[in-house]
Order: sequence, then C-alpha cells, then structure tokens
Amino acid sequence: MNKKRIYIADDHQIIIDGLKGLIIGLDEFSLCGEANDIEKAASDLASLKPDLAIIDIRMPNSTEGLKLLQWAVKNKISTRIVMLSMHQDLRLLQDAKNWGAKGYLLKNTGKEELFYALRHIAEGGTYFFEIPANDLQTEIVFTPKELEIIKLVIAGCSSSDISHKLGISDETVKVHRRNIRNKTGASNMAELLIRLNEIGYTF
Amino acid sequence: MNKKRIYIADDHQIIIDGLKGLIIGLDEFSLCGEANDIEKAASDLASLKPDLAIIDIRMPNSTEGLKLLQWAVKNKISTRIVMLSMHQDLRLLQDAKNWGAKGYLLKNTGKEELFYALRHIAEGGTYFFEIPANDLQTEIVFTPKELEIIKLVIAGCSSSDISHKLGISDETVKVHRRNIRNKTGASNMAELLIRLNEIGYTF
DNA sequence: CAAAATATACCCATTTTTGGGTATTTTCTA
DNA sequence: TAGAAAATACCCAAAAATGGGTATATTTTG
Repeated sequence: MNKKRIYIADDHQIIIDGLKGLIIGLDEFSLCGEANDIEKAASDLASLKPDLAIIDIRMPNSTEGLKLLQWAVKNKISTRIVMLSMHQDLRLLQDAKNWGAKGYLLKNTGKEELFYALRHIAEGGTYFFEIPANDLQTEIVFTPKELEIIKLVIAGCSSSDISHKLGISDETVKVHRRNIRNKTGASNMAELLIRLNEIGYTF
Repeated sequence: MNKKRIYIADDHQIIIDGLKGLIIGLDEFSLCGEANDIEKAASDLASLKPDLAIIDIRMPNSTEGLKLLQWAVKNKISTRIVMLSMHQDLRLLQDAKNWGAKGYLLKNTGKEELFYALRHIAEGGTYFFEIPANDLQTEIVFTPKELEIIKLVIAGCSSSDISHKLGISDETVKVHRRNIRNKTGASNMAELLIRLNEIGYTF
C-alpha cells in the first residue's frame, strides 16, 4: 500500500510538531514537509506535490492561508487541501469551500475527528466542520472596496488616513465604514475590531 | 524510574492532542490529564497533583490562563507550571514569571526546545523563552483600574458605558483611557485594540 | 440591454473621542 | 509617617465618529 503524503503549513511550530506526532502513528499517511509561512509552503506544494496539505487559514505577514489555497487552485496543484482554523466562522468556511478546499477543521477538533477527516479526504471525499445552527451567523459579504477599507481599519487608520491612502473622499470612506459597521452589527470602532476578529481577521 | 506526570490545559484540542503525541514518545514523562477550560484544569490540578502542567496563557471566557497560574500559586499547588503563549511579549512573560510559572514557551517553539524545557523544568529548573533584544518592548505596566477598564474596552464599551458600569465619572474613564492609549502608543480606539491584541489581550 | 449592486460624495446634527490642562483625595510603599 | 503613585473629576477646544438623509455615476450581472 502506498502511503498518502501529507504536507503541513502553520505558523505555530508546536502545532506542526503536534500534528506530525499524531500522523506518524497512522499507517496510511507519511509526512513530506512543513512550512511556517506561505511562501515556503507554495514552493513546496509545487515541487513536492503532496497528496494532502493541512494549512492554517491564518498565517503571519497578514497574508492569509486562504491566499495559499487560492494560489494552489490557480496553479492547478493537485494536492487536496484542508484548512485549519481557530474560528467557527461560516464566512471563512465558505470562502475555503468556494476556493476549492477539501476540508475545514477547527483547531479544537480532537484527533479522532482529525483522523476521520484526513482519511475521508484522502479517499476523495470532503470534510467540512458542521457549524451548529445556533451559531449560524448570517454570512457577512463585504464588497471589494469594503475589504480594502477593512484592511486599513485593522491597520489602525482613521477615516481621513484611509481617504488619503485610497485617494477618495473622506465622506465616501465614512459611508463604507458605516456600511461595514452595519453589516457586522458594531456600533463603534472598538466593537468593529472585535467583530472582525471573531470573523477571522488578524491584526 | 518514576515518570513525571504532565497535565495539559489548552482551549485548542488539536494542540493538546499534538502535545500528547509528542510527549507519549518520551520515556521520562506520562500524561495524567487535560482540560479545555480553566475550571476543569483547576479542579484537576487540585485532585491529580501533576508534577508538571502546560497551560495556555490564553483561555476562553476571557478568563486568562494567568488566572489559573495565580489560583494554583495561591492554593499552594505543587505542580510546576509552564505557560504556553502565542505572543513574544515581555509583559506576559514577566507576569508569568512573577506569578511563579516555571517556564514560558511560544507556540511556535519546536519540539526539541519543548522537550529540553520540560526536562529542565521537571528537574527543578526554569525555562523562559529569550525574547530577542530588538523585540524588547518597554514593558507596559497597567494599574489595577486601568486593567479593569481595559477589560470593558475589549468588550466594546464606550466611555459612558464604562462609567456607568464602574460607577465613576465619565471624565475619569476618559483619563484612564487616555493613559492607557499613551502607554500603548495608540492614538485611537482601533489602534488601541490592535496594540492590546499584540500584547496578548483576547477579545 | 435593463436592473441591481457598488462606489462615489455630499447634506445635516449629535455624540464621542482626542489632547491638553489643573486639582483633590485615596492608597500604596519605602 | 512622608512621599509617590493612583484614582478621582473637572476645565477647555478641536477633531473624529456616529446616524440619518439624498443623489449620481459606474460596474456587475441576469
């Protein structure tokens, strides 16, 4: 039997080592590499062509793990990708699914569920964490401009900062921010940051 | 040889399982329990009296892992406690050290360093991650009232919200918030939330 | 193409925040 | 106990944020 080759990308080495420790005990898998950042992960995926990859959805340098997923899909990497997330968030999950991930697991998933998911995905299936109905946030969809502005908001920019950086009117920025606040249900900047964090934005 | 008994508390099950997978391979340690929240961890520490405990410095329900450390020290728990943190932060590290932790490890620590630390601590030593000199933030010390207000700030409260909740003048709250902003170098609420997050506050 | 969604930019008024200041009481600590 | 640190609360004024509105291009999509 040829073992399926697994690749792991996560900025926390302890998680990589932990996953390795767990997977080493399994007969059907072998480990073929690891990375702490998406640049190394991308080049490794291209050269090693693993069967599976477990990728943290959040990675350092503000470049999210989703970017790596998108890159892999665009470059027709055959590797079946499982996203690993801290957040029980429908938006992130659906983003992952829409971009072609084969799975979405939470970091507080136990090893049995992890093993089941890996086996299932290796055999051609998918495994997406089932978000409890009561936690079903109505999925928040931001427009491209809103996403641009969110990036600057979580960098600590004020409205006028943003208007200068984007070369648009201060008033327009205010409108976008109001819409973003309304979508997230936040009534001030502090709350907005909190909501964005819950939804999976890193700052 | 009697194995040292290790306890693990972390809100991410995958980290617990990962650590377990790593530690199981070691001769000198055995695992005696685990928890995803500080309540269970506290009662387990009291009843199981492990030799070592690896505790996530950040835990859910806004009750930090540091609280567990403080509780353990106050209750004269003999267990030698190692704090596990995502943040390379001097304040957190020193808080841990001051409260009697025997170690402070980052989640992106590799397994070799982890093993070395565990062995060293088990033998009566301490192991604190060496924060690079260039990353040495001047340690920020908040006063008790400031910490109270920070808690409410990262819950999304405005100044008047806080003044009502604490039963003090709106103006006093403003002063505290100004001092907090000055200490963190933030010039608005969004920046403050970002800085607090960097320093290790969860919201 | 037509409709819908998005981005643009302004209007208004109110509230909140920000950045200074002073000053008194309380609490901690050397 | 004397001095330092912290908490209290006010002053002022400028800047920013909030919450509501209207209106018009532009872009996307069925």
